[in-house]
Amino acid sequence: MAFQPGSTHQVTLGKNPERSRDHNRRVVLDVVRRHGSLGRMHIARLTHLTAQAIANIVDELVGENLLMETGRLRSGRGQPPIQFAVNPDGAMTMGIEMASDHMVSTVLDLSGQPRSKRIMPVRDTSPQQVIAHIRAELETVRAAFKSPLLGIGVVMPGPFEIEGMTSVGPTTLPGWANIDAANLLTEACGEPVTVENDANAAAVGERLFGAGHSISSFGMIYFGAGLGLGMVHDGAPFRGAFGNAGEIGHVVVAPRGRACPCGQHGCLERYASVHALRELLCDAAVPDCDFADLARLHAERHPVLLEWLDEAATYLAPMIAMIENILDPETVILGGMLPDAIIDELIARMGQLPISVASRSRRALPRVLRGQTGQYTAALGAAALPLFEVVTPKLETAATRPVE
Amino acid sequence: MAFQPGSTHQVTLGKNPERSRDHNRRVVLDVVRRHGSLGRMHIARLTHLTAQAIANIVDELVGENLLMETGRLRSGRGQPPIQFAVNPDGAMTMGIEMASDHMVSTVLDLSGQPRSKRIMPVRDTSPQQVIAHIRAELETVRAAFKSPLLGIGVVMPGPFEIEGMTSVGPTTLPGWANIDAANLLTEACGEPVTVENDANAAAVGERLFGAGHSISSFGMIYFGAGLGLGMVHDGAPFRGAFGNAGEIGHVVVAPRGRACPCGQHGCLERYASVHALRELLCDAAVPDCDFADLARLHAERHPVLLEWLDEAATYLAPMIAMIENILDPETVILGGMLPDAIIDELIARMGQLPISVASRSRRALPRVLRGQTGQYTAALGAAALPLFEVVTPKLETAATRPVE
DNA sequence: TAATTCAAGTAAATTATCTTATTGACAAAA
DNA sequence: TTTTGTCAATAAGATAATTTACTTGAATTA
Repeated sequence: MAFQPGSTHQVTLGKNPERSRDHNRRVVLDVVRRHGSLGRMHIARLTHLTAQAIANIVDELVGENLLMETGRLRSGRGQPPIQFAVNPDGAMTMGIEMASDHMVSTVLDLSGQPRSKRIMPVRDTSPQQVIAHIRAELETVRAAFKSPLLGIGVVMPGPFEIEGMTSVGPTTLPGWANIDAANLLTEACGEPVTVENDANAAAVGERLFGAGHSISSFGMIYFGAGLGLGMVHDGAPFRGAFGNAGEIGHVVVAPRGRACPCGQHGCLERYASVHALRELLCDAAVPDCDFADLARLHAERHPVLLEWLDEAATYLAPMIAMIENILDPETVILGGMLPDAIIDELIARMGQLPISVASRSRRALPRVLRGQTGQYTAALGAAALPLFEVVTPKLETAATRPVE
Repeated sequence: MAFQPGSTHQVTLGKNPERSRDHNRRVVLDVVRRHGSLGRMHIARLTHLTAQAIANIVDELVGENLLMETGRLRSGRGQPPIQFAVNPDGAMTMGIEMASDHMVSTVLDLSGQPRSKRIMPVRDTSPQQVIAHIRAELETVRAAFKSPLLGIGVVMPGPFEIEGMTSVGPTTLPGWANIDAANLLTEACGEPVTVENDANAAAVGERLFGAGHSISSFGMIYFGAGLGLGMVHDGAPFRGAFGNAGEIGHVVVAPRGRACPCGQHGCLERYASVHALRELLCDAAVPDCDFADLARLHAERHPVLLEWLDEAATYLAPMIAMIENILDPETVILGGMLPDAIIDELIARMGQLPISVASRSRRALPRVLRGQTGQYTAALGAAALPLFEVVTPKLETAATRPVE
């Protein structure tokens, strides 16, 4: 799926009965998942299919353990409908976050509950070694859980294949240039592997299980290895033509500002990123801060952290207005590897955001929200990717080239 | 279609045989349109449907005059396939561009050829008067052409419903705030009406008939009433949650720069727009330049125009890099109400664009292209909108609210 | 308490659409 | 001329939806 060259002609596939059924199964799963639990008639009304068609599909899904009964709902007149919900034990997905020196592994059940979280140090991040690590983890997970595996989501640092940006700084893996990671890993693991950048994975995670649950279009600013923008549009992640959409870390926000490994000066990432914060703290003789340290420093109102907050808010606010003007999302979610309290204060410090198309007075949502935060956020988002692939209805396409 | 509140839950519709057929018809029309002409077998391979299914659909479409035979292709062995192409006379669409003092009307045939272009002065742009004008135009067009009408595309100035941005400057129509224009006009005309901003309409026009013909994801910077960004992503226009995506005209690019009617200072639109150019020329005692005047001034290398070119290029280049970083399009197309030569020189003057995710060395396309230009560009794009609605396969959705 | 009403579930026949043979037509290559 | 590869058209089969009629269950009403 990943890295489709946008330049080949993509032709939408025609529907035959089999593909219709697949589509309808996805639609039913999606609508049930989003509503928690539903009766058959209700599903029929929502999907504009007949009750009979829904009955058949629900039976099939129950037979595959993807849906389960949750009792009858007593409401109003008529026969109380049998409610169905997604069966958490019906399937699981695995999420892997690859970083330059470690690897995070998570397992999610169908309802989005984490079943396992693990961080492992990794020395060699060459393709061979990464494959070996993932396969080992896959065996461990298979042994520990009996649910069938839907797929594996992998988060790797981007951007991909950009001169002057690749192989730069701490955010890229050596040996992965010009490699179709998704295909390679799918072959090697024998399971469908989806590869994304951390911000988009986090955004999909928010969409399925977090603040974006009922929001179909939002931007997600993600504090990970660098600073990324994930986007969900009409319920689907927005990847751009080459999978590099949302690469806002290296936008110049301060001309003649701090030097950046990418060769430019004053990149946003030099100010508003965890890496920049750690550097500042290091310079102030507070080296090697982990997640808990940051929370503590914030509680203590450490001046360096407050200074970083101020600077980050200053540069982030116009970027958020810019994102709003270009994408017109329902809201912008901030999340990532920072404690809740720090994100909250960052949002508070942005205060009066610049005018943008989002400056409506009767907004349903605030312009900026906090999303999931923590060390596992990206890996949990990664695990949400296969779920999204399997559960969400979409237009299937095929490239022209092979046939023409 | 337009102005769906993004916050209501959109549920994807299930597919039944009827909706499958509709989908497949769109897929066939789309693939034939994009390839010019194709044989049945070729279509079958591209769409992953069987020859028989395609034969039925093609027969149906020929019966409705949407496709037509274009003779047999003599190629290689075997029975030479009968080629089919979109029948230009099979249907037509109407495009309307509403401005504060005039209205542009265009008619396009199914192949995208303009059949009629007209500019009319308009004094009153209240909803009632606009409806009256469009209905009158509709009757004229119906009388002049016999092809069935697919729909009407209307371009109106945006952004919509934004405080501090609406009812500002020369770019908005009074009396249209808080009105669902698409629904209102659809009711009043008895034909499906699609409403878009000028940039997106132009982008759809490029996608169907222009530079974007074989590009499925691109950004389009449009010089219209203001400066707009249109986007086509995976072949579909990107509207954002509230239809205001791409509103880049009022992004501040020069802090403490020229004052803007929107209340800010240094908005991009104050430098890189036709309006700004006309103001500069007016100050230099060259008032009331029309399209031809601009072409002439450019040929004469008028210093004011050259100065504008320089300034516009300076402010536009970083914006293009920003757009690339956020959206990762295949290319960015520049078009609108400026002569080709001026757009070409503008592109040339941007020269070395800032580094972005688009800075790949082996690009299939240049980072910036020129699109359609001229006085009718927006209205032609508007006429492309209904065509897009009818011809392009898509995921149909319905809002949850009415049922739940 | 019993009849009525509304809504949900079930199971058949029916319909629409795609798929799978099978056969014939046509033209280039052997 | 025969063979071969491709397109076209016909008929029969398969899939998944709809339609229609009936059953089940609970709340309302007389």
